[in-house]
Parts: sequence; C-alpha cells; structure tokens
Amino acid sequence: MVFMSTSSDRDLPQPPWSSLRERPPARPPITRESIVDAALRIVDAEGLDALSMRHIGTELHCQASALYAHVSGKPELLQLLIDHVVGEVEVPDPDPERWQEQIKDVMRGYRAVLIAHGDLAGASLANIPTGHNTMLATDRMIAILLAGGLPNEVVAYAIDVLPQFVTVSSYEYGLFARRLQTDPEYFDRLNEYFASLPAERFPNIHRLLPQLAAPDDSPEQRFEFGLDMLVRGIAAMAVA
Amino acid sequence: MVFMSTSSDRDLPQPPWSSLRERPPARPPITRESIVDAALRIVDAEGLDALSMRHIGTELHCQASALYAHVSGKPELLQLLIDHVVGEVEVPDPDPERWQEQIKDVMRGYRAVLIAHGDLAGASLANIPTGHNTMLATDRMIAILLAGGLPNEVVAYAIDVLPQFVTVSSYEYGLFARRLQTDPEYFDRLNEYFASLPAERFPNIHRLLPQLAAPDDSPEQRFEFGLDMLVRGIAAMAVA
DNA sequence: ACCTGAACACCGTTCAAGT
DNA sequence: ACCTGAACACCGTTCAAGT
Repeated sequence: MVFMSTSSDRDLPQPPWSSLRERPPARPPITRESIVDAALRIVDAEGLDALSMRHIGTELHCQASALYAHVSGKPELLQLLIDHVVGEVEVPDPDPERWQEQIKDVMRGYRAVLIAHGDLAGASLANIPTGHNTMLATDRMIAILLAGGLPNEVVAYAIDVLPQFVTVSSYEYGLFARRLQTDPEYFDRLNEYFASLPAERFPNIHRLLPQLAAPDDSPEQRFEFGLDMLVRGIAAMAVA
Repeated sequence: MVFMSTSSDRDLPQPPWSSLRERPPARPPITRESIVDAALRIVDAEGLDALSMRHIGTELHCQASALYAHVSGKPELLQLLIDHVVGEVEVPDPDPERWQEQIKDVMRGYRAVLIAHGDLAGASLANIPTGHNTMLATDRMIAILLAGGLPNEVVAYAIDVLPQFVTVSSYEYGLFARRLQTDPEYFDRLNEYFASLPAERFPNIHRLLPQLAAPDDSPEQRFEFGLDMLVRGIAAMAVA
C-alpha cells in the first residue's frame, strides 16, 4: 500500500518514456466544489453581475459548457453559492432562556458571511434557498424559536422574515461597498443632487439634508436596530 | 391660426400628390413616455427578466439603438419605470393626529402600484431611486413624519426602511405570482421536498410542516403585520 | 464519463451613415 | 435631430463529436 501512487506524485518529474508527457498539462479536475470556489472568487473580485458561466470557465481553464456536467445551470449554481456560505454560519443548540440573543447571533453570522462576499446576497433574493446546509440551519433555527416558546405559526413567519431582512440589508451593503470602490464620490454626488433641489418645492428634504447626507448611525447600527425591532415584534406575537 | 395644421390632421387622408405618400407608414414618434409604456407592457406580460432594449425596440417598431437618443441606458430606464409608478401613489397632506395611518396608506399604495406590474419592484432593489416623482413623494412623506413629531434622525431612517420593506415584499409577491402562472405546482413540489426530508435529521422542520405548507395568513396579512411592526418600531424611536 | 468546439438565440451599447 | 444597420463584446444553454 505504501508504494501506491498518491496525489503527491504530481510533484515528481515524469520519466521520459511516460505517455503522460504527450498529454496536455494536468489540470485539477472540475468538481462542484471547484466551481463554487471559482464563482465565489469572481463575486468577491468583480461582483455578482460579473458572474457568468463563461467567466467561471476561464477561471477553471475549461469551456463554459463543461460546467453543465456538474451543475444543471446558473440558477442551481446560485443556490449552491448561497448554501455554501450558509454552511459557514453556526447555529447553537437551543437555550430557552436566551432564544432572542441566540437567533440574533445567527442572523449576525449570516450577515457576516454574506457581506464577506460582496453583493452575493442578491443571489438569494429571487429564489427560495433549499440546499442541505440551508435546511439544516433552518431546522436548528426552528429549534431555537420553539424552545423560546413561540407558537408554530409565529416560528414559520419568523424563519421567513428574519433571513429576508438579513439578505436585503447585506445586498444593499454589498452594492454600496462595491459602488464606493469604483466611484468614491457616489454619495457626494447624491447629496449634491438632494441639496440642489429647489427649496420651495422640496422644503422637507431640505430640512432633513444633514441627516440624509451624514446619517449618524453606521450600517451596523441600522442592522442591529432593525434586527432588534423584528425580534421584539416576533416575541410580541407569542403573547398576543 | 385656425387653419394651421394640427396633430388631428393625421386622421385625414393624404391628397394623391402629397410627398408623404412615398414615405413609410407614419409611426408614432418615440418619446420617453412611449418607451416607459412599452417597457411596462413587457414587464406586465413577461416579467422584469424579459425586459431588454431590443424587446422594447420591436415593441415600438424601431431599433434598440434608437432608444439611446431618449434614454441614457438601461439603468436610467429602470429608474424611469420606478419613478413612473411612484407618480401614481397618492401622498396626503399631513394630519398630525393620523401620521401612522397616513404613512401606512402611502406604503399600501406603493405596494399596490408595484404588484400591479408583476416583479417590477426588483428594478429598485439595486439602485437608489432619484426621479422627480420619487423626490416629491419623499418630500411629502417626510412632511407626514415630521408632523407626527418624529425627530429628524428617525425620519431619515423611516423613509429608507419603509420603502425598502415595501419593495422586497412586492418583489417576492410578484416573483411568486409569475412562478405560479408558469408552474402552478411550484409550491406543491416545494412542500413535497420539505416533507421528504428525513424526520430524524430535520425533526423541527417536520414539526412545522403544516405551517410551512399552508401558512394561515395571506400575503396581505403578512405585509400588514410587517408594516405595523415597522411603524410601531419607528414610533417607539421617537419617545426613546 | 467528462470535456471540447461550434452553434443558437439572445444581451447592452457604440457609432458611422443616412434622412 | 432622430433613426438605421452593422458591429463589438458579451450572455446561458445545447449538442454532436472526440477521448
């Protein structure tokens, strides 16, 4: 067994009589994982809009059509990407006393892995994710909420509305981060435009100009506020 | 002045010596309005994904490139579409006693005009709308919230988060409506999938199966609930 | 079984040329 | 000033052909 060929043999030089010499240079085989990896690299570097089958093909040194042996199409690929990052979110065992803080932590974790990949969140806006990681995370989230004493209908509502909130927040965050990268003056121009509106016809926008230009809460604070509001609202449904 | 040619002359037959006889059949001139109209027709009939410059071109019997004389590109067109439907939303003069019901009505109206055009809401997810109608509606919304006694920072937050909530709700609604049109068994298959998950590894999903399969609240009820929660949360920020 | 290469039916946008 | 038609640089997906 010790003398069997292993993957580390690739480091060794080929003897001159080897038929491998005639073959094109070995390329790592295409797998679902390598496709997902390449796709995430593209999203990280160039954004969700730049993600195409052809682009992934060049990244993996193969034709775009070769991908269809491993993935049914782009919709499935997007689902795989979302499911991949969901898999990185930790969902703790339920602690009935701390269900609110626990579910918040899960949402914070989901946000973190989404915005770590630019505007990837946009990939889950148009589809209901159904991957294995998503299903497992969902099951464990339900456990936390049921342990908190919430009725079934409230739990069903919560596992829908909470991730949706995280997705939209993260998508917006990712879009703006990318926009600022390529166009640092985007918000400056936006504020200029607001300020240039005639004060007679837009008196209230003018009154709010300072708050519109420089919101005194960070994106994180806004996220925390919205999250808190949602969890409070969900908790309130339980007693009603 | 009475005898000058008017646009109603187009209804009259051309005399046989008219040079117009040689010209190709008159086509209504391309305008920003006709482009927006055609675009909305396409979105209504085939969804936002089917909206392309070329598609609009065939609808208006012109080349896609002809549109660029009236619109800078697709991003601006999407902004025009959103601004058009925002223009149909009524925003009442502020009544300090009724600010919560007033702002809710505005959001209900916005939802109505969005879902009247399928998944059009998706067009405003990736961009901050800045059209004239949007600016006017925003100014009048701010008036309602300021009249309600909310501090400036809270108002700035509210006019961001409320339309965002409406947009996502409407986008989801439109997507599902369209999906059910082309694939009536979509949710049936989704429920089958949930039910087919092994009960040992997904015990909590199984416990929630009835609520996941048949939520006992309609989309409207869910929208109303979320809207109520947001407005309550915003009102609570004022006193804090 | 897995991949290539060509093909099909599309995109948004630009630009010289016509009227 | 407004529109055409060709072109450029892209899309997702299919499929016969190769190995």
